Amino acid sequence: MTNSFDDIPFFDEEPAPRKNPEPAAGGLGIAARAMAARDQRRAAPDYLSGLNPEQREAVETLDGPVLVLAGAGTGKTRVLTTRIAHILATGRAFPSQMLAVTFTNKAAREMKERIGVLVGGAVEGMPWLGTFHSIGVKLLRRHAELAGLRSDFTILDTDDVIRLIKQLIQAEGLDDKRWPARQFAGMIDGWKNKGLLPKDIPEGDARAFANGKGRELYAAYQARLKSLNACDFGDLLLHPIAIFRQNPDVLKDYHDRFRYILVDEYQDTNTAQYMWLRLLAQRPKGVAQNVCCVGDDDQSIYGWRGAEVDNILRFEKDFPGAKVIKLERNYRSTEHILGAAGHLIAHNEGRLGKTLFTDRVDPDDEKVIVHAAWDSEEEARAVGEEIERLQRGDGNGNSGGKKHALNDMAILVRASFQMREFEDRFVTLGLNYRVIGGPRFYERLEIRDAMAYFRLTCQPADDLAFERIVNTPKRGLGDTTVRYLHDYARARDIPMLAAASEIIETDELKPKARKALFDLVQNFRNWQQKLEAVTHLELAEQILEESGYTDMWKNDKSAEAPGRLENLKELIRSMEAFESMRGFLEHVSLVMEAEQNEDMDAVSIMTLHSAKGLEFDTVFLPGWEEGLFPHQRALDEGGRSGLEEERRLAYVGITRAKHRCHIWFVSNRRIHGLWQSTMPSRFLDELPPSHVEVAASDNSYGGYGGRGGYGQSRFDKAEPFANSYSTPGWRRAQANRTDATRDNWGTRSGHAVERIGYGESGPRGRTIEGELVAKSVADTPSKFSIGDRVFHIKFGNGNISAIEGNKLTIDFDKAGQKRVLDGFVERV
DNA sequence: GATAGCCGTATTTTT
DNA sequence: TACGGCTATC
Repeated sequence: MTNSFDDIPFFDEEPAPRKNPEPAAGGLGIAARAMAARDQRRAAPDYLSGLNPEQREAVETLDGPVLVLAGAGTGKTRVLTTRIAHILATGRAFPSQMLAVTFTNKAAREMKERIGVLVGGAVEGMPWLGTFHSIGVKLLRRHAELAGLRSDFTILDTDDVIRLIKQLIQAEGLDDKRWPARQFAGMIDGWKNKGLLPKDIPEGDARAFANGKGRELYAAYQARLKSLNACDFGDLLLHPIAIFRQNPDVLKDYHDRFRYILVDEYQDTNTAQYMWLRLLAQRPKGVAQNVCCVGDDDQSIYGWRGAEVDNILRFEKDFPGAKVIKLERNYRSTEHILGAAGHLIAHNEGRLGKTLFTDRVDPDDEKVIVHAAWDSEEEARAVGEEIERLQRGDGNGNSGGKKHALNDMAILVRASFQMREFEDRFVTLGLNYRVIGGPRFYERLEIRDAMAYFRLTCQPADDLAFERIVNTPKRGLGDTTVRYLHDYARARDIPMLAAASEIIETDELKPKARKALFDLVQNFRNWQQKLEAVTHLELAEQILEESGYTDMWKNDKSAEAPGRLENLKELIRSMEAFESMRGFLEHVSLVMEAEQNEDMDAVSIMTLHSAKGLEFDTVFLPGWEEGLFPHQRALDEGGRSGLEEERRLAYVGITRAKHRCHIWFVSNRRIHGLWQSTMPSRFLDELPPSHVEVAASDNSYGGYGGRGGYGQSRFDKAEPFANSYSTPGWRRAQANRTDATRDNWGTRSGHAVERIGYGESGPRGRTIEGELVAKSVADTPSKFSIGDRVFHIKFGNGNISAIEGNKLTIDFDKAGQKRVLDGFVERV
């Protein structure tokens, strides 16, 4: 989509002379610059001391485009914040003249705090430091009319969007099962990430959905948003882009305002964000574009949601004369950790190429340790033991003696289903843990319902909110009534709440429905009036009471009802920090997060994705198996670049560790309820033996084998690997295992076992093979019959009690009833 | 109009 | 296995 930039207006005219009493912009006053240089020679300000030469260069190169390639743990945030402090301290710009964008609210918050420390608390004055989206909202509220919106537009979240699209699909007379709204929402999101409006989308894309009506549907969606006075997340970027393009005077205002632009995590920018940035960074010819982007191509892990690593790779082309500064001195990790991570990531092509190094040399530092476990249960158990050992400070290797806080440890998983096993284990152990990420507070059902009431009170035109709560709690306003309301509103081109208040004056509805609707409309009229009269906290409570919403949950006898009521209380509490209901709504739509309890000492469990930017003393990386990590789907859908992104994810995982990094893989994992045999991740193969150590069977292979009653078995033959997974013969060992795997299980009848070669796709022509894929082939007749006595390598002996295709339900003597693929059992 | 069971599906996630 | 969404039923 790079050619979409051809039509970005370029300003050739001279910049307007600055008449405001602001400090001289960079490059304007020679004398001023000379004086600054002199001052600098005299004494570098404190905030600069302690920076290494590269960091310092990144901070002090203020004129022109700068790309800072900041490897993991190289002090990226420090550079960014110091740079801002430096610009302020040297009088180059006022806080309000800097645009600083981040991706997450967390990053924005952290940056604000750290600048505050450096500058001394005056950061309130940085109005343009925030996420792409929050700055987008701010721009759009100022110029809403230029996008055909009112400045009090609502921001819809994914859930609203899907419901809306579903309506549109149905309105088109299409089958909403054949054309799922969720999928189309994803497509729209993808287009918007690329900066494409309905007219811009590729013909193929447009035809691929809804019997060729993709483009019309997208256009209809945009029209509907406008009539709802609403935006989705993508619009927060796209509308400003359109406004800038169509209103050069508006854009010029911002050009004059923003003397310095800073972008964090540049490798995560998508095309739309890039366009947005380009428009704002564009300067008249000959005037320096003071853009500073900070990022790390090796940590680009959001390609799947539209991030374009390319943006960072071609920065120098986009911003001619750009200075590229690499930060490679790592202050976080041991040399073993860096060595392992560096060797792994070197398998990727198409990188800008950095090698992290550290000065710290400590012979006591542990290597990265790779552990094998029999299955995911054992993996969780062993990780739990290791955590407890560290916590106690037992003498295990080099961590001996010292006690470690749980707060300093984290388990980073590829996919969230892996978390459960750890949680279960930690609950039985009584080990504190916290799950980071996961279902978020504002996404909970009861919170969304409550929010819908608040939204509708503030915004009577919010039809989505109306539809959400019109019959929640149940008040006898079912589909029929709602559809009638909907049609009526559409026909008159008025919001549904307005339609409702007209309809209750007529005899259209049955008395029962009419009464219910009348009460609802009255309630909203009442609440709207109170908006100015009472505090938003009181109002919020009243709304939830008077609507019957709290009663609904009080009368609900289910187990989760009390929790939901508690959440509602929490919601009201969290409103305290805001001045008005409107302010609160805005906050929630942009900041979909709620704070975690930081006080307790607990192990963190999270996905690799949400671990980016964090660091821990000890990191556990479970689940390094083919199919899970790299994830099969990333391979299938992303091919080669998918594999590289997975590898970057692995790199991110390892580089989170300061001192200890433990990697695990298992031989058996339950996937969708079926036990499957798994192979070690190819990434294990890509770790350098010099920095990695294979744990001697610290996991109890033998003992465990006995535990389940299936003791010595042919498994011992199939598993030469666990013990011989030792450094020099690593590859050979793996080859052995692959063969063993195939010999024992692979050639069974029935299910398909495929070997997939990655001949072309492997880095440097390397052949990656041995992908074991057990496909569900339901129509292949099983060679087993009900009642057969069979042996399973994990569960031992049992009798088949049911067969569905190649899936067997077996009553095992020791392990109880399990469902397994027929390839993993053998008749005895 | 409300509810019980059935079917299909199943990464990663911020805003 | 586990959940959500939809259909069929009362």
